[in-house]
Amino acid sequence: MQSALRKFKASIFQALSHPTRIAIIDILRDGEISAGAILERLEVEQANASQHLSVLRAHHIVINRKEGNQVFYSLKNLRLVEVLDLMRVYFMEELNESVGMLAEIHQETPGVGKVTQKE
Amino acid sequence: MQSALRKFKASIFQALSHPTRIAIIDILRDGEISAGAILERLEVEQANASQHLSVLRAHHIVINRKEGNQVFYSLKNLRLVEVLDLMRVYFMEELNESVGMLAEIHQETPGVGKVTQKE
DNA sequence: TATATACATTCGCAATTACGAATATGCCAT
DNA sequence: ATGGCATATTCGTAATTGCGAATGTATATA
Repeated sequence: MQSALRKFKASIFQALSHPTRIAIIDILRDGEISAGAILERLEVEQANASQHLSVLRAHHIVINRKEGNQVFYSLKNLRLVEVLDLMRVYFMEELNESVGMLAEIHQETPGVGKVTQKE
Repeated sequence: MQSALRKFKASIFQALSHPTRIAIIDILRDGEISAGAILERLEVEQANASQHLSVLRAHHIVINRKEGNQVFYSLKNLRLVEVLDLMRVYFMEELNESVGMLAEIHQETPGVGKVTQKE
């Protein structure tokens, strides 16, 4: 079965393909944190955050630990952070090269001038 | 607009989140190649391959060049290959750590033993 | 001009995903 | 036991994605 690996890769990309899930992973860069604290930093409904955490759990991107009332999440494999950092370089190169891509892809108002490094 | 970058990142991951598109990118590692030659290496319908190429084009992951009858595709930014190579390390670590993940995620028959490096 | 070749696009339709509302579960305190 | 938190799950629905069949569009060749 030659394509099983590609299916797996695709499923990981799928798990990363939502802005809220990217945001969650960014939050987890700082280390373990409770689901409630994650929710505070996201502007989404509680159920929605929980659903996205569920996706990340299903793909073993995060792990969780129960402590009394709460559930603490953390990244399972820190190598993913390396990947995302390298990806950031790619993103910046692409954004600088063709300003307006965001608009093209997401039908937003196109910006003017180069994109800077700060997030 | 703080989340525009994350939307963009998510949209790139979205573009990478299909096994056929991963396969196309792998083929393009060897350099420029015609749409027809890509099709030969994929076990999908012509229209389907063209649709996947369209997605990769829309996200500026590939570029194309017309020459007479044919269309030649290539990767737009080779840094993406670096990202995918690093991702491969991540994939392998994850696959080795928990064999059976493929089965869990994709409801396939679980394999036995460690996954080896060869594709 | 007609026909073929290479590729892209459109059109249903089935499957998947995303979301909020509602509900459930488990743990703590009273 | 009862009620309150923290979190997860289920449900209905709207939106998006993936696919093959059919069709469209260039370009080349006869």
